[in-house]
Amino acid sequence: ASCAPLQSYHADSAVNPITPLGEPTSGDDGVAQHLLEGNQKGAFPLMGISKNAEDGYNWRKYGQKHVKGSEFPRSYYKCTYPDCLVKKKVERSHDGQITEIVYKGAHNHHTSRPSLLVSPFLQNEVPDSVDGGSSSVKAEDGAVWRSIQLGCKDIKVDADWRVDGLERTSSTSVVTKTSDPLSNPQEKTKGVLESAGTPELSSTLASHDCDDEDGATQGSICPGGDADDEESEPKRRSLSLSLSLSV
DNA sequence: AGCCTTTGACCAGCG
DNA sequence: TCGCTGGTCAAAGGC
Repeated sequence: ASCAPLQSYHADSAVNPITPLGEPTSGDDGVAQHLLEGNQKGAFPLMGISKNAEDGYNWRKYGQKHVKGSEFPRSYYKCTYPDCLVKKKVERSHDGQITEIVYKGAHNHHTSRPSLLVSPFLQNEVPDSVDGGSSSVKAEDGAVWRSIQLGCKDIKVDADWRVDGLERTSSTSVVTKTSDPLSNPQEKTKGVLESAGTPELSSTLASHDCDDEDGATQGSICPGGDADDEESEPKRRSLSLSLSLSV
């Protein structure tokens, strides 16, 4: 596993819709579920992502920028929960499809209800693999990327657990993939997930997050392909189930 | 009335 | 030191 710099995984050309906003806010639904719904409904309002395409937390948008190198504007969100400093960056295509979600920080609270998806913070369930799907890990500065392909969907989780810094930065990228990913030039260049990890961080994580401490407060994403494979079965199964259900 | 989104401006880091 | 870029702030407006 090599430590590759964090690459922004863009699925800009993604065709599958992900953010359904058909639902009332309160975003409690997991991303996967939303993705699915989005696919099914085909409706993606340009707004509401902060509340729907999330992991059960409430977010408030505090900024938007069109970053260079990215075709789509990047939105910045903060967790609205008191004293919770978690932030996340969301990149969306013009169609309202989420091309990338990056979380920063760790929630110090729980979601209003169990999340169906991969919440890098409280929900540690990050499946290593899903039935019929594939996964990969990518790390940078301790960041771990996981790619979970659910049929046409690709959900990535990037966890950058900075234990030493008392801060954990996790990123979850939810990416939709077209039936023919290769048709997207950018996916060819950016959509490359590779297993990588920071040794020291990996070990740290392995002894912390992956240990199911409380299981409820920290994301449990072990960097490194090995750690990845060693992910507790229950967790994987749990998420897999959740994802399956979502589907 | 309260919360959220929008959007331009401002600030800090980096080459 | 300057310019660029990413991230954040804050006012205004909408729901």
